[in-house]
Amino acid sequence: MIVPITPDHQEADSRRRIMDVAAELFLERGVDGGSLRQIADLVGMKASSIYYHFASKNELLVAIFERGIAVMMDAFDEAATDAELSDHQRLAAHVRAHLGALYENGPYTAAHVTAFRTAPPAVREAVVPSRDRYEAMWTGLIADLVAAGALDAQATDGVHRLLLFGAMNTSVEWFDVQRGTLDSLALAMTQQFWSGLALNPQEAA
Amino acid sequence: MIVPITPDHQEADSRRRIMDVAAELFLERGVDGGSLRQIADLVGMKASSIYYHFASKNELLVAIFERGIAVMMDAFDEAATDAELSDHQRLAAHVRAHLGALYENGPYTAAHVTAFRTAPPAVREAVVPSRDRYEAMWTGLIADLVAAGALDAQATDGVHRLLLFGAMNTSVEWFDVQRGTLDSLALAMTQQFWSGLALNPQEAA
DNA sequence: TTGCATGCCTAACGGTCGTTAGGTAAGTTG
DNA sequence: CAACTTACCTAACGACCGTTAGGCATGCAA
Repeated sequence: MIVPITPDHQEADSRRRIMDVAAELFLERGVDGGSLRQIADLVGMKASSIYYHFASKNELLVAIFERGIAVMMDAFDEAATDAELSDHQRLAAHVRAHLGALYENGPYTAAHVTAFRTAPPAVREAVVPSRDRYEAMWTGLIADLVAAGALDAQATDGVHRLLLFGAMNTSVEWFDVQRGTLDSLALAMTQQFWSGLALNPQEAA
Repeated sequence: MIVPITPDHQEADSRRRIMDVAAELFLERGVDGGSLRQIADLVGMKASSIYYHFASKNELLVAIFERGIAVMMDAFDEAATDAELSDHQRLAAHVRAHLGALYENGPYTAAHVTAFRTAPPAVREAVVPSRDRYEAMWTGLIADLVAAGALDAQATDGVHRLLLFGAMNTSVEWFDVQRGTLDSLALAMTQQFWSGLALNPQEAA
């Protein structure tokens, strides 16, 4: 429910409200499925007024995707400040942080994860550097855990990090925040990445 | 490269060629990103001619998604016929089969995985029963492995299956068939699901 | 040879898209 | 009070969308 605002109360945060509803719309319908007119309707203005805050739809998309990455990075940094953790707990904290970015800090990260792939090439290219920076955080974390002797060296080849990312990000399509806790989901993911589900792993070739 | 066809050579497989190029387009650009006119251009006909083969764009979407599921199911069944496998090998075979459906049998399964979420509700609802049947195959497989004493009972709660699905399906966004083999990718996925990456898993709480 | 189904075509429909031009009311500053 | 900025508006542009109506060649059946 988005209530219309009177001219008195609207400030520069109109830009933020546009981004909020746009991110939610792109998350559900995709980049091409959410139009500026729908966004404007939800915000309580006309489509042409969006151009006062953003030069184009592409620029709005870039702003949303960049914010999605910023939310992820903030969550990562905050998780990294929790010191005195075991290796396993450290990984779990970052998995929980990434899930928090997906579910607890607005639709930006979730919109990024689901809508990025259908965005125009110009938009994707503009966002790639930020994406790379976030990826580097994770490769650094995993390299740390390998160096600490906690993880197998094959974890550094990148494939397993991408598998973990895929598992975390795809959860936005089936995980229901109302039915399960993020803590338990984060634990399940960390468990699967860490030690798998086999009762006797050594029997694998 | 799609070469135009002369009236002599075109038969009832026009329907198939439409589905081929449409699936590829939906895979890359999303459901709303690929128009009937673009599809028709690639096939070498006019947009209105598509309506000779499909009653609507929605029906084309349903046909593509259904075919994506059929490809997955065929792959699953074929993997199941390989008898005399260890539990680990059995899981690995099905992971490999699912990846084969994603990469080796046309763009249908990959298009399903990436574009389904932005399809109109009517389309999604029409395809749900088939999706459920494929999901049931996997829950059955995992239940078997649990019953055989190979996997932890928590694997049956569905979450870990969804995590595995997420890891496999998201690979279409980063895996390059030219650079890595599907066999090695399937092995890495099975390994992570089976025994994880920790050197000393027992140190986890 | 006539009749009919097949598989495509041209042309157009109403609608929606991103975007732009220009206007207007309110608040701020001199 | 006047000039200016802020934050919206109305109106319209050309382009593209899914879809429909109706026509036109080809090939087969009677």
